[in-house]
Amino acid sequence: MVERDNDRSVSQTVRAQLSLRDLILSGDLRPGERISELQAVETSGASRSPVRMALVRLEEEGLLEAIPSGGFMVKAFSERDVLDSIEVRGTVEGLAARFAAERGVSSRDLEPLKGCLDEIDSLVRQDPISVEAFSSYVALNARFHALLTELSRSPPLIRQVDRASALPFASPSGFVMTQSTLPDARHTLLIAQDQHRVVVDAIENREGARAEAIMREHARVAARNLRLVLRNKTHSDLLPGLALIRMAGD
Amino acid sequence: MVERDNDRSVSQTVRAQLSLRDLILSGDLRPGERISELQAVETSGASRSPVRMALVRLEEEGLLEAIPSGGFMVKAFSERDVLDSIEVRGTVEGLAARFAAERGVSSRDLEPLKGCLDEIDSLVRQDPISVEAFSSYVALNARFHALLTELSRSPPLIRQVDRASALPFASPSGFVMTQSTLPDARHTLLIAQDQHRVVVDAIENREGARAEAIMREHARVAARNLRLVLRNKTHSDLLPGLALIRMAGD
DNA sequence: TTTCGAATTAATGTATACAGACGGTGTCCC
DNA sequence: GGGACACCGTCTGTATACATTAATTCGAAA
Repeated sequence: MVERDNDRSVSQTVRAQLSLRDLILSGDLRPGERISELQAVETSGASRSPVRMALVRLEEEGLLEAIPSGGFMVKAFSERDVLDSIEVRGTVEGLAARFAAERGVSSRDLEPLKGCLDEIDSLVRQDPISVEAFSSYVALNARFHALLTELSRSPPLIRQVDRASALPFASPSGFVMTQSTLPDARHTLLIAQDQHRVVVDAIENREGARAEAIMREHARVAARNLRLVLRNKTHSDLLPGLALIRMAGD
Repeated sequence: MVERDNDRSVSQTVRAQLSLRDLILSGDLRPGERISELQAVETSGASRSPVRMALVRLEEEGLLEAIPSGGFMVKAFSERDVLDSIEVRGTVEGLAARFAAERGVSSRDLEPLKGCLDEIDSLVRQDPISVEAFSSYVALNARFHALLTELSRSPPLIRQVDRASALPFASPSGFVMTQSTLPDARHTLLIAQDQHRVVVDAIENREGARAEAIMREHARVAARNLRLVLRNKTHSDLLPGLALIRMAGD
């Protein structure tokens, strides 16, 4: 192991940010809990300056909330909050798809997207999908969504999509892994992949409204999965950040 | 003058942020220009720590861009960037209006909104609209949009709308003042105000699709004004941040 | 004269010291 | 016994000193 836990290649700020994010998403820091800077300094190993910087960035990311009297606390999300975050993500992704369709994309730009689709196809083709295949799907799905968003060729919009996807449970690939243990897992993936193909087709044919509608509906798949996961919370370890979601009864 | 320029009631970070934002929006700092921390320290009067904090926040706000080698530079926007930012804002505002319509709002919640509309009506009723009336319109319009967004009762969405409205030229009231010298100023305001009334009507009648479509179209009014302003750049002083927009020929 | 390289300078990233403010606890007074 | 005030401790906000890294400039060699 040539590089230890404290890697010199990345800045202390990034290291503190990653460290804190893991702590938050894993649930080690409970929602509503105040984050002590000194405690964060100890766990991350960095000094107070980078830790403070990381805290500000995590606040902008949506994981933390500023306390009026000073400092930060871990944000708590209701089920509705999460569903709305997914809807927001789907809406801006839909706008990106519409932009791509209306403004037109070259076949050159569509090439990597279609390659991505073919790779996903080869994954979902196997009938009992292996856990490794699910893992690959997560990466490919994220890649597809990123490529699709970039087709809009609109830096401001790409920025907004990234921000809307920052929360792990709002991200396009947030709920894929949780499906791996579900019985109709393959069914869901096939539907999602079909939507992928449809939206690319819509963009190719410059059908803006269709592309937008499909991307919105595509996000609803994630919303459906969220409800499934929250009903039987056996997949907690598969969805980072699930600990941040407070059920109605809490 | 009991409180001088350096007010003790607000934090140094906020002061530095306001100071830098003014410098950027006024055009004193040119787009693409690297922001020197030391220089910012001198102008804002704060120390390096709050200045750095302010720089990070202004980056998240969208006014600055991180330089890979370190530090920040003033972001430059193309006309297309600005138009897209307005479209994004309209899209998320549209989602907020749809949420409000679909989920229903009490007449109690609609009350302040309608009061706002009545006040705007009394402003646009005067035929040559005075400059003061324009100024009041800016405040009331901002209030209307904020109230409308809150009707969605969705913290994640409200957050995204706020972020999409952060850039001055993307904000709902960004282009109002620029109209004050235009011949068809009152015409534009009457149309915008009519859209205000229509969207409230749609929300009352729980017509989600209609409410969403109107808010999207409402943002297009700002887009139209942007084109007007960019064609005859005589109103530069009325739109803070216009200096950030680089025309195609630059 | 141009280009490559090294050295110097200046800037950012980091660490830490200091001060003010908020919260908690204990005691005293009513 | 209860409430209020005061004191103490801890934490954040701020300031500054240090180190490392990037950029620029000067010089030398081709």
